Amino acid sequence: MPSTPEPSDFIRDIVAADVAAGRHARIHTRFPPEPNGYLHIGHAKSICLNFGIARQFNGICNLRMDDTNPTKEDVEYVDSIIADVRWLIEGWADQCLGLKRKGETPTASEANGQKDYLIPATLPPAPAAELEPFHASDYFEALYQFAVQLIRLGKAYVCDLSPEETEAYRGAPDRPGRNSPFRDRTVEENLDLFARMRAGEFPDGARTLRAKIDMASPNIWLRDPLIYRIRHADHHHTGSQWCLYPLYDYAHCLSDYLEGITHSICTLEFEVHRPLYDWILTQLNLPRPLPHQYEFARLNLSYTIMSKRKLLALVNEGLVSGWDDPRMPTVSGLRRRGVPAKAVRTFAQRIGVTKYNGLTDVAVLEFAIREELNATALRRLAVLRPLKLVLTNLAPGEVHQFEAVNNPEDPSAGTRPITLTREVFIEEDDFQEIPPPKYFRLRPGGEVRLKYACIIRCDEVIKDAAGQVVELRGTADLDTRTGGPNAAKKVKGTIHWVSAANATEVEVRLYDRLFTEEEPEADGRSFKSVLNPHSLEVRRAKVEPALAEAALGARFQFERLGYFWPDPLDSQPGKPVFARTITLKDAWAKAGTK
RNA sequence: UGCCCGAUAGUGUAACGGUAGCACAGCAGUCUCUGAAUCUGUUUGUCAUGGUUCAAAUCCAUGUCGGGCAGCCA
Repeated sequence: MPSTPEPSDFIRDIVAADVAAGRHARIHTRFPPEPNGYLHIGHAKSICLNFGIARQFNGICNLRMDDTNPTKEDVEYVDSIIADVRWLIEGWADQCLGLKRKGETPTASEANGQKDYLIPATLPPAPAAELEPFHASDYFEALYQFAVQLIRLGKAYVCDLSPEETEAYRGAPDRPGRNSPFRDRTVEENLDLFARMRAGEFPDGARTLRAKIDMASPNIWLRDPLIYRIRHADHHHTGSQWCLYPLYDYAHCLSDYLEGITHSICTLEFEVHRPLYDWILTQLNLPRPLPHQYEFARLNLSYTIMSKRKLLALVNEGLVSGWDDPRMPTVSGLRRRGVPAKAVRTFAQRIGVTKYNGLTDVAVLEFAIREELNATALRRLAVLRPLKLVLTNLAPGEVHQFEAVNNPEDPSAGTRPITLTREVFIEEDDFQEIPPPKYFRLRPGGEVRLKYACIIRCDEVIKDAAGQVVELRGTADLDTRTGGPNAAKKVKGTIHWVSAANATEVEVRLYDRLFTEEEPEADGRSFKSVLNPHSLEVRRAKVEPALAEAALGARFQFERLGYFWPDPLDSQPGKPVFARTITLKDAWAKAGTK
């Protein structure tokens, strides 16, 4: 059923083997972002992996807010995450998106004769208004009950060590830790203290709940890790209900269990946490099959940074216009720039999934974007840096109409009429008074074809007092028009143009990469020291009249320049602002660089 | 330097003991009313050293290099 061949990777191999062995009734993955920032292209890789697996194996992928830290999270982020995920999977994996009924929390049930908690996923076409993503914070009560159970089992204890003392007792990677003096409290005392922690009797940091494992373990995460801390803070989803919040390691594995997740896929830095993930689930003697964690390498992309904290800094310091600035590697930034979701998915598929921590060339992403847009974008003529050309053999008011192809890659896109008049604008770059070798474009006395129209010759160059070329005079050879007697005449160059008589002037925003270095943070430098000063150039461009009415969402190729679309926020009806999604590949410019 | 993970063309990945392939990038050419796209060709690779085997990118050992782990972050 999948329209594109599904890629294979070591995680898919595991899933496929599990399916073949009949280990699960249904494959269930999850995408669990913390709502403390916007999603970026690295998250997109994870989304494509998790939803891709669900899609491929006929399963479900839950969208879950991993919201166990009230002081860093916000609904603004929850909303942006939902929008970004929907955009990315739309028309591809919507049918796999696992959500839950609003307000629903895990229900106590029975499994294999034991008490159990479970929260099932609800799939479309359930009414969207009644659904919301899963939230780890919806499990706080269940999680609390599991913790009580751990205490009863003698596997967790309340510790009164201060943060500093806790750190000191933990030891170091090459030095074992020491047992907390509170490690051997009785079950009764632990139960009492834990209940009072929940009741708000103690200030932040006064006490924690810790798993009782092994302070001498070579794995730091097994040295009696903290599983609950006191935080007298309101939570964006649970309000003031709690002053006791679980930590990631404890909440995550159990959240996976509660949702019936089969494959819990995360990034490499959690590899050393896996023994803890397994430990917690194992201790609880749970009645249903346990989820398993698998790790893959997060995405590193050249010419960009991926850390949420640093992206936040770009936003807060006004170095970009916001999280959705088209230069940002965020999903919302890519979307606003006009990058099709499908191109992002293609990119994710091509880069693969491994445990090798590499640096992916942004050219792979750029190629996927051009590939998609080349096939779909409508061709239009636009001149970014206008130079006036007067065709002296045409009378003022004389109009010639031509037919322009909308998309040579897609005949069904049809054609449109364009008009040639005495005065046209051509691109400054397309004329050189003293051309370099192999220059195909216009030169004094030279000829060039105006795309879709006819061949013209440059007869005269007009300069201002400063010696700048301000205008060209030339003649049009209408016999060379398409279908004309000399249509077959060859010239080396074909350039784009617009008629001065009916061109519209619009704002265009030319985006380039945000950083000048492949690895902005190489050898300890600050990414702020290598910001590209030319990452945004705003211009007034002359465009063919059809572009003035460009609909939001429409994609265009401005011929010989790049792919553009109307900025979804700043465009007004009849007054579009065009954002350049990406340039066309430019072999000529590249040759000039060498 | 304790534990964990990794290493295949420039980059990212495939090959699951049996011909090292793909994509991007690069280069050369073709085509072109977009110096785009297309099409063709092409440069470049198994971290090192041993071992097992008829046969090793693949299995084993050692080493080298890289990454991760000492938040009451996730």
